[in-house]
Amino acid sequence: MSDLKLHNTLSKSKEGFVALDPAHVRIYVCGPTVYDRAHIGNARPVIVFDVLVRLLRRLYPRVTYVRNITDVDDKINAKAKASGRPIAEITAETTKLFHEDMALLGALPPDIEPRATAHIAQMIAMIQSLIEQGHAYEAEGHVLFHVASMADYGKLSGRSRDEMIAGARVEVAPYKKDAADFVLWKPSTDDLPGWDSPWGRGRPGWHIECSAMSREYLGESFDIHGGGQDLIFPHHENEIAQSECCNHAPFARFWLHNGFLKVGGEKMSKSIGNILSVHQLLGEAPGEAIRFAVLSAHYRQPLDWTDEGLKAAKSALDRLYRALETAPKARAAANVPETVLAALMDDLNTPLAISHLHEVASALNKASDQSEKDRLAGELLAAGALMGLLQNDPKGWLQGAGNEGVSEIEALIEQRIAAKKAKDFALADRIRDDLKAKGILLEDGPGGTSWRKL
RNA sequence: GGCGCGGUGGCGGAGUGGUUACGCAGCGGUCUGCAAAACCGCGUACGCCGGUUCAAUUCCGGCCCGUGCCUCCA
Repeated sequence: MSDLKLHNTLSKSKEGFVALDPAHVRIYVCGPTVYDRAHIGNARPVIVFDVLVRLLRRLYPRVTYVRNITDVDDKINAKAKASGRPIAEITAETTKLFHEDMALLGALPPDIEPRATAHIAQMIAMIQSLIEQGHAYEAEGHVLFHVASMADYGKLSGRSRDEMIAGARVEVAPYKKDAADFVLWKPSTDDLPGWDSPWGRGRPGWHIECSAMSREYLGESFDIHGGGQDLIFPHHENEIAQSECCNHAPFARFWLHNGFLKVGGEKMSKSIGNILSVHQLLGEAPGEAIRFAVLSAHYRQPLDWTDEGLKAAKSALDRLYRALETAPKARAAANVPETVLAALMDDLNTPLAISHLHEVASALNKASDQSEKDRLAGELLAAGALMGLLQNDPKGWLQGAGNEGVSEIEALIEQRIAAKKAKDFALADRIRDDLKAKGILLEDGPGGTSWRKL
């Protein structure tokens, strides 16, 4: 029944999605390395794949969504050294903050969130198997994957081994048999985190954790693997190499990659100093507005993050919530509007889906019959739920979360109504202007005067 | 150098071989004491040059511009 189409990086084209097991769809998404607070670029895949998982759950009876936490990494080690804080403290705190930030963006937690450090044994087992099968070798305490041992290496990124070597910018470590070989395991000094292994005390390379943990929770073959575009090479390419050479089974069937996020036309980077943390943005706009802004562009397109874009997202949500406010008793319909569903089924076309949200809102605004309004609001709520939007109380959204000053505002509205009755429009307008200066906008409707925050 | 992505009206941003995207901003109108909101109407965009075609923003080729990746960055 599913007409879901997804762009598969493996084929570089949109394909009809066919579940390996229609009774149980399995998806893995690369999660954060927990050494610093999440920035808006980290949030993009979380939001995008959250929508995908919500959609899959509507289409299939069972979905298992795995997103890992990388808690062993040289950036974490560097952070610990620089700050003097224990690694475990840094990773635990960063993980907690990540959860908080993502929850505020309306992203549901994954079903399973494995931590790399809790799966070292599985990684070691996989590395051993690769050595036994002739795909990996030990050299000076390192274990390296031998790229030449895999006939179809490079199928995801579309690079030949020779091209990679020709383009490499880093010096090749002397213990590598081949410049393209990559690390599965590396030795740790006493001051670095390490685990006992057949090759001495050490820690895993970057790619092996995803191979080991996806196999543990989703099996050797699963449906979808997602992440940021920059992970295509080397990370995902190497995951494929490790998993397929170890398991002799196709790894992920579909590879989905979200585009990059830019800030003011430039790449976000520490050197430019334009990293925008989610936490910081949450101080400027509600999480739902940030989510809406992210979904305003197609996930594979580059997204240029600007203040104007964030404001536009907030305005668009205001409009949708205003429409919902006219049908306060409406409840989410059982079915999502066909237009919205079709847009999402077409490779997660969220901008198109949002345009259909606006169309439903327009119809809602135009409807004169309350039961028709309720019906349309129900559709809007159902569509919003599928995208993780519009689940707030409309009145609460429009008037702001806090309740401070509400009684004062209401008293002034009463005064103004009395002034209007007495035809004292000068006073009525002054009250309205004073409130507007404080960011409170009054609107006279057929049902009386209402207010909202600007 | 290799591989890839993008250039759509004032802005954001979909999409299509010939017919309205959508939202914001703007203009005119309805409503209103006046506003706001809502509704109605308006603006005739697809980087450049060729080619294919009855017809191209949409397909093909070239060019220009921007941008991403090329061993640990979502």
